[in-house]
Amino acid sequence: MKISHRSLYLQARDEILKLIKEQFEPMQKIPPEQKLSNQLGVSRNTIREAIKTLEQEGVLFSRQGVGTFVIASKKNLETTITTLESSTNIIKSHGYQPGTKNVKSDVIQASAKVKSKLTLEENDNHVFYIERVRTADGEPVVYVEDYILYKGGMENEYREKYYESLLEFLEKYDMKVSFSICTIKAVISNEKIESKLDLKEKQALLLLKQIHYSNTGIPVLYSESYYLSDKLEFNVVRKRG
Amino acid sequence: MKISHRSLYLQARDEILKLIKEQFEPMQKIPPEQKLSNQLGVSRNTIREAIKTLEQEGVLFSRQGVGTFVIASKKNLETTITTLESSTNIIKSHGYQPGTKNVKSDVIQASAKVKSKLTLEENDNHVFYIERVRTADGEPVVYVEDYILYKGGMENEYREKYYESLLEFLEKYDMKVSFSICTIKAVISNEKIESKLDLKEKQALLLLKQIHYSNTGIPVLYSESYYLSDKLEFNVVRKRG
DNA sequence: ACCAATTTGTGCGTATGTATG
DNA sequence: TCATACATACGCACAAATTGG
Repeated sequence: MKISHRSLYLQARDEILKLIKEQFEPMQKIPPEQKLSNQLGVSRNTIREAIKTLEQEGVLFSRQGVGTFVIASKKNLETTITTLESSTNIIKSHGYQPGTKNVKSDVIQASAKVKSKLTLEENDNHVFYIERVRTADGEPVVYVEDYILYKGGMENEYREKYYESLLEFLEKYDMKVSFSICTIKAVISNEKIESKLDLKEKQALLLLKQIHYSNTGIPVLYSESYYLSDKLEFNVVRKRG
Repeated sequence: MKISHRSLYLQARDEILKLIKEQFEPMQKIPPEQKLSNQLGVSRNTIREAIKTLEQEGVLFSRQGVGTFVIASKKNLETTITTLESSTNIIKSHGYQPGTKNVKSDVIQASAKVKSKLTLEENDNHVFYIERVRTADGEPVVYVEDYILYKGGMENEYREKYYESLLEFLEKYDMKVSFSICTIKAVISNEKIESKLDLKEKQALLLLKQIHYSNTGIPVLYSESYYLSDKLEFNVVRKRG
């Protein structure tokens, strides 16, 4: 008996994605649904669900009566903003060695803004605050401020075990993040950020403000990330409504 | 007889979306599939397809055995970066009156970069270039450079008819855009852009570099748009892979 | 202009799995 | 333990679009 069973159509998705990475270039046609159904030994409906998922992820697009085609290159696949990844993985997928600098963490009083983002109760004022600079091959690439829904003792656990990926850390506290709502802005660096990121002069930074939700729909983490966008790339497939 | 028949599940999607906008707040539970099936008079499968579509659009999320919940607010819905909209519509949905300034257009020799983006043949060097500043309530908000796959005489058609939305213009030439691949960057303004956007000092701008594809998968338009991101907001729902 | 083959799209019915209370 | 409700999966039939003969 399987404890956890990744659903069939997601397994099919993974298989098809593997096929694409191995065998197909952008704009090439992939095999018809019936063929994939036979090959992978699942129903055509399941294949269709898998393909639909990949379509939404911007990997494939289908034309009725013609076939299904690859959109994204391997590089694009790894930098899609619609896939929620830890900075660790974002840096890795760009081919850099991820690292961390200047970690600061504390249990603090939540500001009104943070309270509203995390929908805290009137009387609940504590959040676990983490501030980090992430590096790629030793160079600073992103400065992050995290505000986490506080659970007793988490600051000690964090400091003792030292977690590279915050998303993994949160899983220990029943706060597995399943999605985030992200606002994208461009901002100009201020003195604080320049010192954090070792910038010599004013720079444009990509600011991602994100509310992260658990699989039960509860906001568990609010974060503001300042990316040097010449080092790290973000892509998205946009479709007409 | 219907000429064009928007499919049943997409109609259902639209109905459900309407319901959400009218009646439901973020994180609220929507009625069960069976109920919606009865209400809208379509099969439960069709409802499921509609819901799945909205899930992939970042509007809903479902939890097995529990229900389906609203993620995005109305405001979020209208500013999702994954929906490809003309600048005209983006400005409108932020509640401003869209306008256009400083239009420049010409048939020009494509640079090597533009040629590669549009995958032009060796001997094909012509693109139709348009440069515009879009305004919101009269204030400049975005500067756009467009490079269009050239078709004979299109520059005259464009100048005569004056199209607000480029995407609509392209449809006249069998180049209906169905999706784009977009790279997101933050850049600092240079003198040229400052003069175009009437900026008094250096500013951070959101730069969207986009290759737009027709429904047959042919690149028809490459564009670079510089947004003042404090006026126009972009959101995205990011999901874990 | 037409037909046939291929391929994706739509829609239904049904059975079974899984989470919640 | 049971009922409810949502999720997953399969099979089938037919519609619609496209391509090529």
